[in-house]
Amino acid sequence: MKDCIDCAIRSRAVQTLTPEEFNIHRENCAELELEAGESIFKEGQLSSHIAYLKSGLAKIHKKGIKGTDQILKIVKPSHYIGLQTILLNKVHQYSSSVIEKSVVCYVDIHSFKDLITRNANFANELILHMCEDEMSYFNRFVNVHQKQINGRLADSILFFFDEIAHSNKFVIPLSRADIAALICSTRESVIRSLKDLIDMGAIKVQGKHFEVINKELLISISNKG
DNA sequence: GCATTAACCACAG
DNA sequence: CTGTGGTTAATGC
Repeated sequence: MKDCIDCAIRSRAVQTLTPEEFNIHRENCAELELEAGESIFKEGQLSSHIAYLKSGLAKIHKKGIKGTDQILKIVKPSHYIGLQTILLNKVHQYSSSVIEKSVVCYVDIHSFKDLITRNANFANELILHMCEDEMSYFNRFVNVHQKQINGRLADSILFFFDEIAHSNKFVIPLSRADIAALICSTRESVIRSLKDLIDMGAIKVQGKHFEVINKELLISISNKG
């Protein structure tokens, strides 16, 4: 069993804990390695644990009316998933799955609550985390509703380029249908829009392998909407 | 009206 | 699952 003591990417919240509190925390953690496509938790399940993504990538998705899930956000490492359920609900209101091989830490919800009441700095960091989360949702909301599909797609490609990848070439581990679910569109429109961006000379695409050719162009497409 | 945009559908690889 | 083409509905000029 892995131990929190060895964890190289402790969250900022956990870094505020005293040794005694840290011991409480590490006794209520379990680290799991998940393969691409495996679920972290599912909408409708009891929320006994929250998740902390240590490595890999995850998506947060929620069932819609039409059967297909809507992707609410892509989660990067060193971020929590499911914090809302701590105080809000006993049942998960959305699902989360990893989209590439990932390492996830499950933290018992009761010990987490306990630490919030014990340590104000810990709580503070969690609030900060949730504020950042909410701002990202605000921005996405405006973008998705005001931009046309090329702008939305450019946005998402720039997200993976700026925040996930650290080179011009990178993999977006999502199917075309998943990209559509992320930018509120359809598989067909994503394919057409990708072709547009390729024809404009902004990107190159081979399957899930993307290469940014002209970042300025992508940004201008994103800004123009 | 006419053009643009994007969803829906069917079908092929 | 991915890509293509045709059709269709909504919206803007």
